[in-house]
Amino acid sequence: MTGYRSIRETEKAVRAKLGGTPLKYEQMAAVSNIYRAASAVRQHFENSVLRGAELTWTSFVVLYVVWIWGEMETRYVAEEAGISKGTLTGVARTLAGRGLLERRSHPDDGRLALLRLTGEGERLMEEVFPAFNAEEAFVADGLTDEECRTLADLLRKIVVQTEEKGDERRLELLDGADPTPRRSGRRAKG
Amino acid sequence: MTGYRSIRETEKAVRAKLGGTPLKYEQMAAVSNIYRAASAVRQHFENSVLRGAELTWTSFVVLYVVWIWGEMETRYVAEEAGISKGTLTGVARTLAGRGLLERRSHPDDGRLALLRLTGEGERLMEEVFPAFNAEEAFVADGLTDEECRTLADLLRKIVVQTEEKGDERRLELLDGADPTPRRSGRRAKG
DNA sequence: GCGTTATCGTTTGAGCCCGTACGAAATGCG
DNA sequence: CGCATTTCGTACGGGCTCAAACGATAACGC
Repeated sequence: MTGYRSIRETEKAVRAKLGGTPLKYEQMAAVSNIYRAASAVRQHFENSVLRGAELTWTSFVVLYVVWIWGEMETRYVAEEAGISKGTLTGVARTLAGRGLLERRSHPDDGRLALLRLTGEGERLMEEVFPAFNAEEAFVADGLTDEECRTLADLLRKIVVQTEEKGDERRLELLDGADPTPRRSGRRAKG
Repeated sequence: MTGYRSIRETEKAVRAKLGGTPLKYEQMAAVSNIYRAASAVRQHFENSVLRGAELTWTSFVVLYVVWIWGEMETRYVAEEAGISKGTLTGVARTLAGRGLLERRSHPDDGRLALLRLTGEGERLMEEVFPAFNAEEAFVADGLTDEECRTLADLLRKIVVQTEEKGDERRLELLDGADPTPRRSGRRAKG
């Protein structure tokens, strides 16, 4: 059971709620499916290959990035992994505690920190990654190679649009107003 | 700046690491782009329309589900929203605390609980949803309507494959072995 | 009736997640 | 040289996340 009501059913309900307001339905369906697919895929990976290795999705991605690119400054690891630098601090601590990752400060610039895999981390990735790729093949089993390329292409267009024009767009939306600060987050010392 | 290294660069690095092992590269690119797109899109929404309303992505999705479908049993809300029932308990508590959502137990079955929007929650959604849809249009601006339909189609195939055959696949992978229990989670009382 | 089993939502524990605040270090500039 | 500004990584606060454990309720079998 997919558990999700059909796009058509959802669209009908939305129309009933907001029939008067013109909406972009194709874009709505595309965006909501991106998120559904991402959740489904992530959950499958966590419950298949990653569970056995005691890795979460994020910790796997962090290991993967460092594994592929070699020793790296933390800021770039965070960027590649798609998480904030604050989150990376915690994840790296967890992985270092398990002996999979090593951290040292940059020899020439005291502000920077470097991450690299330990031998054990390297061994783990050599074991886990092929299994991970096999699951990528599994979830995309209903698609031809050509369809996979199309899918990757369309998604890349969305990523590029969002990341390249997102800042500008958000400024435009605010139109001079102060951005609402996040409710959580560290409080000033005073 | 997208901050992501190109697919081609990544592929080259992976080949260097695992040249001997045959890998599925089209599927790899498709899956990783799903996740990149989902993160980028979510972040844009949280920092544009949702921030002003003091909603996180998840709390918005929960409100949206209840808004569209009306009063609903919590198990279905969690399923539609794509989160676990335990997570929903917390999110619903937060939203109820803000006066956007109401919770009551089912009149005929004492095990069930029902959620519905308050008047304030209804008002908020009527204001936020059109703005949300406008951002869906923004992130998909580089795609034609036809491309959006194609994208939604391909993604739906992945969702269906993962959700319909995932359980079976995971059993197959374990092949009789005990599934590794999650490290976190509640401990037995004894 | 009455015990067993199934099915809810909630609790719990460990971890991820973000953005803000902050201190250390490096750079820019006068 | 010395001070201001920038740029790092980390600490922190609040919230989301999951799965396993749990208690309450309901359904089933006899």
